[in-house]
Formats: sequence, structure tokens, C-alpha cells
Amino acid sequence: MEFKKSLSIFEQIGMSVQENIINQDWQEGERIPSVRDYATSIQVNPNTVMRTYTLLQDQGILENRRGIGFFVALGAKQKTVQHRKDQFAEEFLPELFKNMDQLEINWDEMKNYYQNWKNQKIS
Amino acid sequence: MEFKKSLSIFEQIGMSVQENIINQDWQEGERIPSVRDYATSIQVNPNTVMRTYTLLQDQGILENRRGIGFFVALGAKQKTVQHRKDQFAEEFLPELFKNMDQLEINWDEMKNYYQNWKNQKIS
Amino acid sequence: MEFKKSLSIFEQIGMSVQENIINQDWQEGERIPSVRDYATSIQVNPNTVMRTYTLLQDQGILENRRGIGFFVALGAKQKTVQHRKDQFAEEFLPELFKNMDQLEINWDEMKNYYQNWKNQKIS
Amino acid sequence: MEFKKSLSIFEQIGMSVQENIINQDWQEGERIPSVRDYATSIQVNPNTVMRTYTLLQDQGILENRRGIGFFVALGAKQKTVQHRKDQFAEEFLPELFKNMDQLEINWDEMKNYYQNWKNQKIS
DNA sequence: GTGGTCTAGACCACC
DNA sequence: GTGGTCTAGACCACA
Repeated sequence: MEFKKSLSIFEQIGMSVQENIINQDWQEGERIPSVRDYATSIQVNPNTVMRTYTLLQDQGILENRRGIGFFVALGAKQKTVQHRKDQFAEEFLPELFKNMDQLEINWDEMKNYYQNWKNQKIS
Repeated sequence: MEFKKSLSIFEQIGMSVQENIINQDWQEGERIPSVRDYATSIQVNPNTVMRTYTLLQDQGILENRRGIGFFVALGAKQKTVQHRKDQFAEEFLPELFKNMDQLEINWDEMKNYYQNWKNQKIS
Repeated sequence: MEFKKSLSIFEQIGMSVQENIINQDWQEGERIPSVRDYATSIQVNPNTVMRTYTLLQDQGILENRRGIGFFVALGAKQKTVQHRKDQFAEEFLPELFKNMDQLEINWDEMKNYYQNWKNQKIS
Repeated sequence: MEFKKSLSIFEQIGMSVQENIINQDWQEGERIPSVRDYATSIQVNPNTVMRTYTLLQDQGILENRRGIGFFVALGAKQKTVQHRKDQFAEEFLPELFKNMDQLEINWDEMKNYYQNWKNQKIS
């Protein structure tokens, strides 16, 4: 797995876990990969994965059954979506709009960028 | 001057300098405040301002005349805008579009958010 | 480690690092000494080594894995040599040729000097 | 006049003055431009030119007649050439040879560079 | 343990 | 006065 340098690794792992939950690759109630397995599979220190898991546990998205492993909490998907939506609206959008104003980018340009991104994603 | 904790101080100073150039508060070819002066005025260590200035110098936005001071480079405004626009398109937008897809937000909602933000900004 | 006063210390450290890479004392992909370790070993402030490392990182000669350390980038040797060769051709040689013309020194004299230098180096 | 950042301005002016003497644009015994005139003509602080003149005076290349101005000393040309030749042999050449060895550049390549430089100079 | 940032204070060459 | 470098020491987040 490749990481951007702009965000800490454990947070990037968190994003990835959340996506797995949203996409229902990891179903609610299901057991997820152990800290050690996941760590080796993405070439990362187990401590780092541990940090991610406990963070998500504190947020009520994961649950830990001692001696067994981590599980996707019930209602995790809905909670995750809400969480990200809040974050999106409060942190991301203001930044976006500020940039649009300063760089004088209008909605048509935005939609243009969007189409490019979609096409590029497919290829 | 107040700083957010999320971004390093010297980078925030850099943003601020760039805005001064874009707004033409600091004209191209003009001498900008000396490292020491600017540092005291924004209550920061001179080394920190120095770091910002030399960084912008490397980017071709500032120039330096020995023993005299730093100056806004010719073409700095255009370069700054382009710089930011590239960064916006390459780092910010993909993130945005990914979120829009995953959170199922369409353009009408976006414009709605934008209006709210504008109104909120005025009040 | 001893330093000349004519060049800044952090640049001299940079030269030294590059030589280590060219000589393959530090292999590509290998981890290099931590900032603190290297600093104490050459009797210099950690900040100074830090400055060197980040500079070389910007030049694509070193890489950084978060919380682990600095590594010699892949292709670093070739890049370093090219880097130096360019600099040599663009900054050093014109100066040389200008002097040769003005001081009326021909190639035979040059080769003579070269032999003397080689002999002196051995003794 | 344009200056490189690698060398201090007063030294670069010194080089330029010496070239004028070697090329006999400034003849021995002749009065040279006043500090103020020269300074304005090359867009530099008079103090800087003064520093150059007094330095060359200390080296016996210029002479100062109080209230009148600076003059090219008798024997200045020969002295200048010798001065530069010494500097060339002691400081410049060792650096050159070290680079040639490390970058594995042979005499044929050098002559090649030389031809390119000559052609480029004409165009 | 690692890098990364920031401060305080000193010293230098240069203009 | 200006930039530029270096040190010493502190604190932080991350792995």
C-alpha cells in the first residue's frame, strides 16, 4: 500500500478501513483482519494498525472482543457515512470554496475537472 | 498573527505572503519587509520567516539582492496563481470528487452549500 | 569531521553524502544514519544535518519513510553524477576556459599541471 | 551589470576591473572612473565599489591620488596576470582535477567542451 | 526510536 | 542595516 506524505499513516489506514465498511467489503458484525495480518499485508508496523483500530473503536465503528479480534460494529456503516459527511461539510467545503473564490474557478470549470477525473479513473 | 496548529507556521506565513502578492498588496519588483521586521511584526522567530522567504525564493516567487533585502519577483503573481491552481487540481479536487461519489452528493447540493457559505461569510 | 570556511557546513555535508553514494559506501535503497547519529558522529548540530538531508530529499537523492529514517533513493547514484556533471559543465568549465584564454594557457600546460597534481597526491 | 550569487559583489567588480587592465581597456597610469560614477553605471552602492578599489590598491594594482581619483598603477597588468595565474594554479586547478577524476572526464571530452564554449561565445 | 518544527541567541560577511 | 549559518535546547507527532 502506498501512502501520501501529507497525512499520517494511521489516518490513511483509517480512511481505507472506512471505505471497506462503506462499500460493504467488510460487513457489519463481521470479523476483520487481525492487527498483525493486516500490518504485514500492507507493509506497516503493527503498532500503527493497532492505533488505527483503537481509534475507530473509540468512535464506535469497530468493536474488540478480547482474545478473538476486531469486528465491524453494528450501525457502523451509517455512522461512518455521517462522520465523513460532517467532516466534509465542516472542514473540506470551506477550504474548497475559499480556493474557488481566490483562484476564480466557476462551476463549469469544476464540472469539467470532474469529467476529466472520471475518464482518467476508468482508463 | 494567529496560526492554526494543523499546518506548520512557516507554511502559513508562505500562504499569507502569496496572498499579499495575489492581492497586489505587495507589487512585483517591490521590496518586502526584512526578515527581522516581518518576524517581529507577526510575533515569530526570524529563523521561521527566513525559512519561508528562502522557500519562496526557491520557487521563483521572491528574489534576493545581497545586503539589501527580498523583493517580489517579476511574474510572481502569475506564477503564484498557477502554482496554487495546479496544486488545487492535483491534490484537492480528486479528494473532493471521491467524497462526492462516495457520499452521493450532487452538484445542486454543492451549490447549496456554496450559497450558505457565502451568506455566512457576509454576516 | 573538518570543514572549510569557504563553503557552508551543511553543503559540505551534502558533498560528503553524495560521495558516499557515488562510492557505493551507501547503497541505493539502504537506510542511512539517522539525523541525530550522523550529527554526533561528525560533531555537528542535528539541525545542520537535517538541513542537508531535506535538501537532498528535495533533489530526489534521498527518501524518507515516516518514523523510520532516510534512505538512499533508487537511481540516486546516477542522478548525483549527472547533477554534478551538469553543474561542472555549466558553472565550472566556462570559468576555466575564460582563464585559459586570458592567461594564455594551452592544453599541454594543462596536462603538465595534471601530472604534477597526480604525483603530489600520491606522495 | 549582472552578478552571480556565488561570489560577493565587490569581488566580482574586482574581477571586472582586472579584466579591463589585462585587456588594456584601462591603460597603466590612466585615471579610472570615480567611485561614484562607476557605482551608478553598474547600479551598485558606492561603498561596494570603494571596497573593491581599496582592495586593489592594497594589492598594488591601483593607486589613489587624494582629491583626484584612482589610477592604474605602473606594472599593474603584469602583476594582475601573475596574481591570477597563481590563484588559478593553486585554487582552481586542484578543484578541476578532482572533478575530472570523480566524474571520469578525460581530455578529449574537455576539448570537446572547449570547442562548444568557443562556438557558443561567438553566436 | 524517528523526523520536523520552533525558539533564542550568537556570529559572520556583505552592502 | 541586510541576509545566512550554526548552535543549543525544547517540544511534538508518528512508527
